[in-house]
Amino acid sequence: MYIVKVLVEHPVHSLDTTFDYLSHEPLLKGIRVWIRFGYQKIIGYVESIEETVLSQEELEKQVGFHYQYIIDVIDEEPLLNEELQDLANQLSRMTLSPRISCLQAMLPTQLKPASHQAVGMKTQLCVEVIMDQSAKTVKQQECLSFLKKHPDIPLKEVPYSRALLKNLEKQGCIQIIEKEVYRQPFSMTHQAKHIQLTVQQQKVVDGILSHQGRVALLHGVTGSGKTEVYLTLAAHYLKNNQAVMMLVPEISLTPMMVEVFRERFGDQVAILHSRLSQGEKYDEYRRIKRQEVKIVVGARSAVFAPLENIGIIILDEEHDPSYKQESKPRYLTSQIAKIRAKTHHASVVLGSATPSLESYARALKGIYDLYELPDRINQKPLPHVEIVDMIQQTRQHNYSLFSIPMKQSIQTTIDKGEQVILLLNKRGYATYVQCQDCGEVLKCPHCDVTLTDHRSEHKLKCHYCEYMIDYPRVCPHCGSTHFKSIGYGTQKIEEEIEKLFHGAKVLRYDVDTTRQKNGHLKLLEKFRNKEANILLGTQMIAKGLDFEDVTFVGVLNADLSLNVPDFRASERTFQLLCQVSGRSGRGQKQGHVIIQTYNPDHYAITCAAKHDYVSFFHQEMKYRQVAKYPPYCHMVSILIQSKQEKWIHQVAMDVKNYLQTHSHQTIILGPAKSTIYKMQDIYRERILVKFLNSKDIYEALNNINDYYNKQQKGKVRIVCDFNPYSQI
DNA sequence: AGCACGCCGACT
DNA sequence: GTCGGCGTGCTC
Repeated sequence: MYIVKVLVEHPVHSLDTTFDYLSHEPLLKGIRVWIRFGYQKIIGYVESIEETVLSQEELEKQVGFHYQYIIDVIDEEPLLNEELQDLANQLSRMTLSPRISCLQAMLPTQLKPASHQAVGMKTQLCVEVIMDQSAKTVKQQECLSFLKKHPDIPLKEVPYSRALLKNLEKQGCIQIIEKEVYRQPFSMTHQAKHIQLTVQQQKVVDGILSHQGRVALLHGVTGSGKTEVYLTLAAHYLKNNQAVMMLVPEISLTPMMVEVFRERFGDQVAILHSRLSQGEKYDEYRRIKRQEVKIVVGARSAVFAPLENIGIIILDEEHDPSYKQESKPRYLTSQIAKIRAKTHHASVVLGSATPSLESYARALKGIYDLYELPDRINQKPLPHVEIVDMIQQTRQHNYSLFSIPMKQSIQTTIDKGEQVILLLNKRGYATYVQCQDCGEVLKCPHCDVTLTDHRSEHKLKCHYCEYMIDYPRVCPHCGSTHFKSIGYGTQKIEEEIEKLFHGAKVLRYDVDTTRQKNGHLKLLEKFRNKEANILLGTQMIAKGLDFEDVTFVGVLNADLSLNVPDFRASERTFQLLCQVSGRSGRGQKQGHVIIQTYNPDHYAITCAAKHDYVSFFHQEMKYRQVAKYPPYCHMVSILIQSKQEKWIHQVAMDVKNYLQTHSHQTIILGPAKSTIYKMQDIYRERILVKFLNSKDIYEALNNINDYYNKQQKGKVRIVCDFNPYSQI
């Protein structure tokens, strides 16, 4: 008899303990099992197992409750190896998340303990030659020799008729069998091109290779050839029979890196990212697990890929906020990468043209090794960036969203037959609807936000919950019919541009137009084929796009990301402007950029215009030091949530007092109402803690978590977020 | 989380 | 009198 300790599939704090079940057979730690849990049949995850000589009755007498037996075993072998099981526990402690939610974050959907519908293997009929003498006719002989040259060819790819093959099968020459195949998410064109590195690139590669086990920060301007460095490093470790992990921000937006790795390493590469179908992900995961591939290219969660003997972990665009997971477990990918690198004695490479302040500061302190690639690879100059002061424009009575220089540049670029990228620096396409008679703004009844105009569907939607209404005919407040949509969204600007410019064809690139599978790729393909000369989009267009004929980039409103209440606002703005500037002048022609702003003297904007990372870094560091923000301290955000408004503030104060008396050398800000105080009918207050030493703050938060989330369930919930990136 | 049990308001 | 609201408690 065995006692099996099982984690149940519900990722909530109140169930973050093991439950004991009985089994007649020994089980392996780390497999999934079907169990009875209360009145439900659910999946559990075996955390440990111990043998006992006692009978069920004797056991029950000891513990005082009734045991259930494991209903069924799901997996033959553990889903995660020893290393990743340990990592799951560590992740749970680091982020104060239930252990089961950590396991779920690490596994592909089909293998998650909570997954009820399992996508299976895909099979295909294949032809196999078993005996090759007795073919009767010439045609049959010919077919057989073809099949011998192509072992295990899929049935539908054989260039001979079904009848012929049937005959051969009857004679016992061949066998048509069902074989497992992997879904092929990308086409494969494997050609190992030889890369000639520049002297600078070679220096970087040599440096990184001679400091195995270190963290390297690779600071290289756009077009300095970071990708070639990655490829060379990957090839080196591959030759040593070591695995390579290549992480990218949002793979769907940066298909280039995938293509490049596929091209160079063919089917030795597995791709992991959110846009793959469930089946595709499952296949890729199993290829990795079976050690059939040595390279993984993927987004955030690929950091948990079950690779063994990892030699190097590379994070491209290291500063990108998508490396932070914004749901539990709220982890930062670079942190996980460093933990894994330590157990594998692997190196970590953090690459970026605009490194995060934290990373660059560590590099200057000598915690990381710093490598610089300051020059563009073909000596192409960086685009010329012009700042346009929008206050001057209003003084000249130009109230349009387009300044005079912006208008001129767009028109001349179009006239030359070249292409334009326009960035509307705005989250989504937010516009709100206001009554022109009484000023009433339509809001969501469940959240503290205005409703957004979705003109194409004639609906108003809330972006934080499911709430949606038809576009109202009369104002609910005064009965007037004079509604107006306020604010510029990409939809509205699209209309305006086509009116304003001769021969302008606009492609709108935002969440709305790229929703379907590969929607973004189709759109970009259209732009590449010159079906339009202006690409208009939100931040999505800042990343990785590479169009030869784009010679002009316009930023319509640089300030929007500057004026958000977030200590990273300047950093974000700087990164965004640098990134989007890099989209212009990628081909032979010189690039040109115009940034429209109401803050023409702000260092985030002036430094971006001069492509001067180091100056930006030093100025921003001064601000961070004075205001005591990272990298001068660590931060944790504590969100207190409840449906009952009356309780929330008292609880928030209690939490603050507890933290104050149980931690040292901390600065505690708040509690204050969260930016969006009510969201989905839940009220939210926030406490921010700045700290230098994490030990007592972890302990205190752990106690708070135990008390509020595990025991006082239902009334108040507390969410902790270490290294917070967004504070909504 | 999910489900049952239990204790109070508006209905055939 | 009963149907069903959601508050509370429990799951090995």
